[in-house]
Amino acid sequence: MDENTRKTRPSAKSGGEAKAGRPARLIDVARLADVSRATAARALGQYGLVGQETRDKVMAAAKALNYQANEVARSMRSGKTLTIGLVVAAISNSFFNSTILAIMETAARYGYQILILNTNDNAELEVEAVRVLREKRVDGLIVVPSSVGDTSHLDPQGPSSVPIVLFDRLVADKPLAAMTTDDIFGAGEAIRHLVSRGHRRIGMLIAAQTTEGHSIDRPARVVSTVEERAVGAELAMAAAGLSFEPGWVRYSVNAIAVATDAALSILRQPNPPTAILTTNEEMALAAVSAARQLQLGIGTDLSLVSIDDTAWLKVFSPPVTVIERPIHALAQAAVESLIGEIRSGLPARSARLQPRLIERESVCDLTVAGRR
Amino acid sequence: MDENTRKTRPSAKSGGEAKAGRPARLIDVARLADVSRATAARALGQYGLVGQETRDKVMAAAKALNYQANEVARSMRSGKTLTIGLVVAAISNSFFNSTILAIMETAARYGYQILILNTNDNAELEVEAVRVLREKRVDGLIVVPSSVGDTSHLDPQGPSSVPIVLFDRLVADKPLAAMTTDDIFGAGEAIRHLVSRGHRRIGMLIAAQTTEGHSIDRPARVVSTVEERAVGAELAMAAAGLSFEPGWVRYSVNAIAVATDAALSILRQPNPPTAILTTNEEMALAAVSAARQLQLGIGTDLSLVSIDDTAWLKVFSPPVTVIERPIHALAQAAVESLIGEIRSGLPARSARLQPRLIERESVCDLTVAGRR
DNA sequence: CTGAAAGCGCTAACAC
DNA sequence: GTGTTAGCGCTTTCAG
Repeated sequence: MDENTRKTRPSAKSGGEAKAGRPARLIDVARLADVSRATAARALGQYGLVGQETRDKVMAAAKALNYQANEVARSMRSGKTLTIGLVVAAISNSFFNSTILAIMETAARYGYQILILNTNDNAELEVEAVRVLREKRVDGLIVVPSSVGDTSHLDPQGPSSVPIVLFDRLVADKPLAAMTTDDIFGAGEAIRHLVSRGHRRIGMLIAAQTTEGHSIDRPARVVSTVEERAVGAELAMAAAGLSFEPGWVRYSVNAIAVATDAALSILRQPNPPTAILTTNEEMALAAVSAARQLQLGIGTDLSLVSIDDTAWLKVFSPPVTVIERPIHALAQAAVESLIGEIRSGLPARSARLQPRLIERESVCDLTVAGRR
Repeated sequence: MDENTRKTRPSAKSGGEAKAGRPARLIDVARLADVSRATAARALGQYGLVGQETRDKVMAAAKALNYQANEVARSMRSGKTLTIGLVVAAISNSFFNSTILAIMETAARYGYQILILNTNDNAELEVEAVRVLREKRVDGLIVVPSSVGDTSHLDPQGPSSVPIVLFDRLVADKPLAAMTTDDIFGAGEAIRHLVSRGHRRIGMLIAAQTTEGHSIDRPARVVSTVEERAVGAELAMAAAGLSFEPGWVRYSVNAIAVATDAALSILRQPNPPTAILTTNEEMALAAVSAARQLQLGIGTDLSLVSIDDTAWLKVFSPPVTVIERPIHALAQAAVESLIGEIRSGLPARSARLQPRLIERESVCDLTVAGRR
C-alpha cells in the first residue's frame, strides 16, 4: 500500500477535479496514474529520471484531471519564483517603455516573468518597491535607480539576498553590475553635430528629477545619466571653443507642461540659441511645443537634436535628428547577465554601450544657409 | 518550555541573521521576542489581536534581525498572492501604455502588484500567458483579449478558478465582466465632426490583428473594438447620406511601415478622400508619414482625426483632433471591480464608458475654405 | 528508475 | 491575548 492512499482528501471524487470544484493537485495526478507524488512531480516538472511509460501515464492523468501546477508551492519548496522584479523610473517614457518590452521578451525566452513597479523617479517609492519585490522573493532585480543619496536598499546582501542589475543609471560607490550607455559620448555627438552645421549658440533642456519646477542651475544631486549628458555637452562645447551662456541651459522635471515653460524661457532670451539639445522624449515634446507657440519652425528657425528615438520623431515635420541608444541590446544584456547570476552564482558583469547619431532634418545647416 | 526551543536551526546564532548568511525567519523573530510564532505573525501581519507591549517587542525583534516576511510562504498558506495578472495585447501602444500605468497605480493603492505579459495580439500567446498566470496563482486577471475564436482559456472556472475582468475588448458569448468604451459612438463622433466640417470623401485606416499586411476587405474575425469602429463609422456615414468608396478604407496590421503603405494606397486613389480617420496611435503615425511622403499638409490638404490621444498628437503641427477615451476611469474601474470580486466574491460588474472628441487643428473646414 | 519521508515558512483553527 | 498544532502543495533527499 503506497503513501497516496493514506490521507484521503475530503471532497475529492476519484473521477476528476471539476466535481468538487477544487483544482487537482499533484497527489490527485499521482493517484490516478498510480505512481508516487515524487514520480509524478518528476514527470510534470521535467527533471530527474522517469521511464517513458511512466511519464506517459502521468501526463495522461494530468490532462484528464486538468492539472495545473501550483507555482507558489513549487517556489516555496525550490526557492525559485521564476520571476524578475523590474523597478523603473518612468514607465511612460519612450526609452523605458521600449526597455520594458525588450526585457519582458528576453526574460520570457528563459522562462521568467516580470513584476514591474514604477517609481516615478521618487527615491522613497524606489526603496519601497525593492522591499516589496524582495518580500515576493523575486529571483533577481533590475533597477533603474532614481536614488542618488542612500542606496543601501540596493545592496545584494539585504535581508534576503538577491542578484541585482542596475539599468541605464549608475550608483556611486557600489560594486553593482550596471547596463548603461555612454551618455558623455552621446551628448557630445549631439553637440559636435550641431557645431559642424555651424551652430554656436546652443541651448539645452535637461530632464532631472530633483528639481522643483525648472531652474538654470544644475540641481545638487542628479542621476548619472543627467550628470553625464550635462558634462558631455559642456566638454564638447569647450572642445569647439564654445560655452553655454547663462539662460540657455535649463533643468526641468519630467513633465511636459513644466518643460515647455523652461523651453520658452530659453527661447525668449534676448539673444536666443539657434539650436537646442533635449535629453529625452518629454523634453523634445516640450521644445516642439514651445517652438510652435513662438512660431519658430523646427529645422529652420530652431534646430533640434534629441536623445532617444521614438516613432513620432521619425514622422514629425521635419523628422528629428536624434541620438539613439541601443535599447534592445541593453535590455537583453541586463536580463541575460542577471539570469546568468541567478543560475550560476557568478556575478553579473557590467556593460557600457555606445549610442549613435541618426541624422534627419531638424538641424539647419548654417554653413550653407547663412546665420539668422 | 515553549515550541520555539524545540527545533534548533543549524546555523542560526542567537545574535541576528547576518551571521550565518541566511535571512531571518518568523521563528527567529518569535524567539528573540520570546513569543510564539503565531503571535509574532499576528503582530507582523497586522491581523488578529496582539497586546501593544507584545507588538512592540515583536517589531523590535524584527527590526533587530532585519526580518523580511516571505511572501511566498504567506501566499502558500493564505491562498492569496496579492498579485494581479495583466495580459495586454500591445504594450507599446499609447492607449495600453497609459492603461498599464493607471492599473499599476490603482492596484498598488490596494496592496496588489502587477505581473504583465504581452501577447502582441496573438491568440496563442494569450492562451499561454493566461496559463502561466494561473499557475502563478495570481488573485485575479485583467485581460485584453485578442482571441476571437475559442476563448475557453478565459473561463473563470478553469483548472484553477480566478476572477477575470476583460479590458477594452469584449468576447462573444461569455458572461465576463468587461470595461470597454463605446467605440461605435467614438467612431461616429469622428465621422460626424468631419461631415460637419464639410467633408464628404472620407477614408479610414483601421488597425486589425488578423490581416496579413493590409487589405481593403474587413478581415473575417476581428476583435470587438475594430468591429465597432468600422460599424460606427459606417453608420455615421450612412446617417449623413454618405458611404465609404472602395479603396478609401483599409485594414492594416499594427505596424507603422505596413500601415504607411496602406495609407499611401488610400491617398493615391484617383479621387482620394479629403479626410482620414485612423483608429489608433500607430495608424495616425502612418497617416502622417504617408501625407508627408505625398507632400500633403495635414489640416490643409488632408484632414485627420485619430482615436486615442497622445502627447505628440497635442504638439504636432498642426495639433491633431482626436477621440479621447477615459483611460484612467476605465483602468480604475477594472482594478477596483476585480479586487471587489477577489475580496467579496461578488462578481465584477461591467462598464461601458463614453469617449469624447477633442477638437484641435487637423481638420480643415471645407464649409469655409471651399473644396479642394 | 521509483518510492517514502521530510520539510520550505508561514497562518488558520482551535485551545486556554 | 497568546500558544499549540496542523498543514498549504510541492520538491528533495535518501533508500532501494
